Amino acid sequence: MTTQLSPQYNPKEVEDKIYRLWEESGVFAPEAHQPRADNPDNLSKPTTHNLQPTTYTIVVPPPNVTGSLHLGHALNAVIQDILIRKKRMQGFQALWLPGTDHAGIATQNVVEKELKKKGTNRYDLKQEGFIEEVWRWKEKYGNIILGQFKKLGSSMDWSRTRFTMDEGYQKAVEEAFRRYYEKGWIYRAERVINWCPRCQTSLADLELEYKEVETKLYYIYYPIKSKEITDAFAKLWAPLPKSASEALFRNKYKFDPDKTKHIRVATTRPETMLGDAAVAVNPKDERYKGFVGEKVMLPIQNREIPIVADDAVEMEFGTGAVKVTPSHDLLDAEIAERHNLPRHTVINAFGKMTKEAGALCEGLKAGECREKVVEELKQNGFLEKEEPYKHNVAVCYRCATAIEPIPSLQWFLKMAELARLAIDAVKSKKVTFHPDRWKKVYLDRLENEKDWTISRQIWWGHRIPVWYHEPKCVPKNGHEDDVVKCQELLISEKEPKCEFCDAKFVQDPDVLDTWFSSALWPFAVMGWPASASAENGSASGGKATAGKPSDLKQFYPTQVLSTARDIISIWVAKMVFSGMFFIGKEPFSDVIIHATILTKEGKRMSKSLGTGVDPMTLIEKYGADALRFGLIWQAMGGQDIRWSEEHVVAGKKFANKVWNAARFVITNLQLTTYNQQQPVAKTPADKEIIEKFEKTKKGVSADIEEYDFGHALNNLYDFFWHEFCDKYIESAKQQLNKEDTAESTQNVLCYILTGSLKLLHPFMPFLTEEIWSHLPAKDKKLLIVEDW
RNA sequence: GGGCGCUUAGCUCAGUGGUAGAGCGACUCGUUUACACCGAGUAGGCCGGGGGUUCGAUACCCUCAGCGCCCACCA
Repeated sequence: MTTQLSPQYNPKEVEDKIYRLWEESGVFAPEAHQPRADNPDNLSKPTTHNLQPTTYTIVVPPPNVTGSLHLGHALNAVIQDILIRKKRMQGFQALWLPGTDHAGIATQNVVEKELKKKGTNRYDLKQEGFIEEVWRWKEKYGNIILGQFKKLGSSMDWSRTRFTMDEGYQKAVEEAFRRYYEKGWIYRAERVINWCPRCQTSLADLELEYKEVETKLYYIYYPIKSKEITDAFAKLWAPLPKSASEALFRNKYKFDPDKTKHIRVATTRPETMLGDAAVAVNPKDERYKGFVGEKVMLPIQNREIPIVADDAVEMEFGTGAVKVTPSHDLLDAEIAERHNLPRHTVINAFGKMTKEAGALCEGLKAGECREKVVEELKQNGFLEKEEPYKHNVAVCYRCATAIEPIPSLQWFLKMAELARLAIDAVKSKKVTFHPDRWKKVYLDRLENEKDWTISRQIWWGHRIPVWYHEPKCVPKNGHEDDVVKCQELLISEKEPKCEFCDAKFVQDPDVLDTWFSSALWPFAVMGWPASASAENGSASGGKATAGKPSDLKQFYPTQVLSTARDIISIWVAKMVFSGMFFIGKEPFSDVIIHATILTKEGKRMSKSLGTGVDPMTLIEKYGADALRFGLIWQAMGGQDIRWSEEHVVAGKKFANKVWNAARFVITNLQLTTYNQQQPVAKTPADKEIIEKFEKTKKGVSADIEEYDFGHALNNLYDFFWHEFCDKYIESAKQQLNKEDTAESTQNVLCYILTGSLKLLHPFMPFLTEEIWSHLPAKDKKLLIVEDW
């Protein structure tokens, strides 16, 4: 039977079969394994988590439900799988917990596109109907990526699969919001935020992209206030109606910069001048020493505004004087705050000019208003010149619409103390980065953390659990105290009831930023908050959608978070402070920042540019083990990878080499039983291969412990191919023919093969498990749970 | 503008204070009973430029150049 092995390894015949075997035998669940108290790793390398030294946990960074697996995901999954498989073989109760993220804006956009194809839109469906539609979409397409993880061989415990919007998770989010609120860290305020007029939502800084745009820089005269100017302005821009003489004046008047004291400002967005609150100059700027404190008259608006001094102004740019529009520019908003300037909101959420913009422009789109304003300024000589100008404009990362900064009522989370928690966890080495240099990126960012805008004006996501009492309460018993009480907002998942009247409560229409829920991932997936109070009961039971009750106690904190570097501040830091704040323990001790996979030209892979590579195609072509090999082979030292398919080819060849070496050993094995103890060396070749194997085993184990997967694989490859196959097997052919060494050689062959298969298993699990199944041994376990 | 990283064989990348390595590719030879997805060989590199430390530098320091990524976003 063993002689029927084909001379070529065929992954297609093996992979699905083996994966089914693993799934059906339940080995992915940590409960399937008895913890080994004598595990050498437990004794020699106690983790900081002494409560459960026999568990080893990784929670997968949840991919977006809209996503399909790309090479970055694949690399990340393989890294985690290697760690989990090794620890499982070493006798740990290894848990790798899978799940997906609801990905607010991304998912909403995908479903909106689908709707558009059907000739409808979300407004037709209304909020409830749309959300139902998204759920339907999610049920249909949301688990594709999890299936792709399986194809890769990921040994995740599928019974614990979670989703950031499943039933239990909703509770976690509400609980988190409530606790922050009670702490006084959540507040609502009007702030200038990045607003996408198309998506009708606020965007975080990290959700912006920048596009270079050719535009114009307009130089405008703002005259210093004087009797003459105020008189002129009164005739030019006094409120309607204008008299005939004023109209005449208006037609005739030209501003003369040589005769009138003025300050010049440069702007790319003249329409926003309608909302100007000041002109700012740098306090060090000699040119404007005498100007600070003076008043200028704002053309068109006929409004007096001050000249202020602020460090944020660059002297070199434009004229060195900047118009300050607190409502429509983030930097200006900051300047306005420092100088206590009023806000004039002239652009609304739809990108149209408001009433406050004045009669000239009200109702126009911002772009139309610009032309109008420029024309108006030209008419009376207030526009000095326009220059062509290239600069970066912030656009929405989903729809590429230009961002309109506008003031808007948003929910915020105070970050001062939370950022401190996240900083301390890393500085005190409770959380360690690998490679170490990413620590700096993390800390630098946190030191400058601003309050977090947690509300988003979209429909798909966790609804903000705040309810407003509307209309005003008319208490049944008429006590004033009660009015005050029931006007407070309430934090609740479900609609609350007023104790004092029959009025309805209205829930805040916004949803939370997706990262608000992602931040809770490491413990929310373990059943928090319900599990936080649960006894350490039986490990089974409990619905998957709520997390198993004892998981938090047993598997938190986790050991490793492996992720890409671009979400260090947006996600990793948030998980750390969430874990510290809600649970009192860091969510993971080691953060692996894996290599970023670039194109061969060293550019970012991008689906839209067609430079992405689909891992599924590679699996189809070369097999999952070959892909895993190719990924890890290239991921050396945490450096970025310029993707090269050659190494997947090398992986395929190596798989075939291992397959054939095993075929040779198996066909030459007359032994029906063997133990896995180190055999006695009878020849120099025996001695050498055994020594080299022991060295390789040590090296590979150590490399994996240090997350140096590329080196581990290189060593293994080198040992197996060049030492075992090229040298020892060749010697063995002779030794097998000699009576006195025949049996001992079989023992050595068997020992090295089985040992190598174990070391290789975390890297190439399908191949090695398949070979293992052909070994002629009794009482064999599955390789996945064999002793390392 | 700030930060980080990279620059070694044709390509993708390791590496070490003391005469340069792997995989793939190229070339030569080999149909020896695991594997031609193989074996035995060969060629190919002033280790980005310049300076310094050192008996000695690809490696350590400085500097320049090119490339890449992240952060900021200058009206």
